[in-house]
Amino acid sequence: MSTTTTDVPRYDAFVASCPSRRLLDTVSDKWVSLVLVALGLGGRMRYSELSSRIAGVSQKMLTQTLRGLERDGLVSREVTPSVPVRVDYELTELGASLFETMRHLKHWAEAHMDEVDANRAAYDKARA
Amino acid sequence: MSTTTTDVPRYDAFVASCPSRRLLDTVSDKWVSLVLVALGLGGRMRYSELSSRIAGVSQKMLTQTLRGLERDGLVSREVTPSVPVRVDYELTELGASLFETMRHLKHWAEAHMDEVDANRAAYDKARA
DNA sequence: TGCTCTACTCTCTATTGGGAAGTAGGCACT
DNA sequence: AGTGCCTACTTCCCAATAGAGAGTAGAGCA
Repeated sequence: MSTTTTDVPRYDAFVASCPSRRLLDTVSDKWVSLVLVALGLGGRMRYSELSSRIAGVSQKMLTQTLRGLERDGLVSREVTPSVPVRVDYELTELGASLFETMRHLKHWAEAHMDEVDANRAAYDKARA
Repeated sequence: MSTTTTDVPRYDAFVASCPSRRLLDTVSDKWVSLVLVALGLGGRMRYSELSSRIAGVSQKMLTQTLRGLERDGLVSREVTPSVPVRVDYELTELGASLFETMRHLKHWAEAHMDEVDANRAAYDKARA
């Protein structure tokens, strides 16, 4: 008996209707990667700490991103009913499993910025 | 003399005004990752091959994505003036340097789809 | 009474995504 | 000569989304 491809219902993001396509979409987001990297590097963090670490993020986008990540089980949210309220966020194990990839992505952008800039300049100059 | 932090002008995507923030944004895109993975796995490819490999992508988005990647120097574009025209795309060295990360990202989405689905169901059920 | 704090939540506008239809340019068939 | 067909785009339009900024809640403190 041969192990055919029908054994396991596999996900494939190349297929339009595959749920993993949508997951790839939600995960391919600037704010998602920044939040995951921030939490991965800094550990447990308050909302306000994240807000200042990820400069320029609006409160709306930060909240929205955190909600999504919490729903997907990538981060955990813990409320301490002090006054004023204190809310801490932390990567779950699932979130941690994506951390390295996201760190690579962020690092790649920082490491190849100059090269990309040069390429853009050359491209634009060529068809100016 | 100590090596102070002023030695090299570093990029940091956590800083809002840093160019690498915008690069991270353009690279954090569903279509970008799918194109990079497709080209990384399949090597040199025609427009139409990419189009069918990445099911569901509109011609507009595919062209737009490829243009951006070409401008940034991640893919090369070669036109063969046959009839009808033939256009081939291929990863550059720079593009190849991002391939592994993107493959991880796509693979992560496919591998953890079930877990994420379960988390979502639990989350939604908890506050239904 | 009203000011402060954190962590949201709402409102409004600019940008984007995607479908569908149109374009270019040349061979091939009638 | 004209019509059709091929690939690889390009343009138009509309609905959906992103994002900034202002507003809210609730409790302690002056």
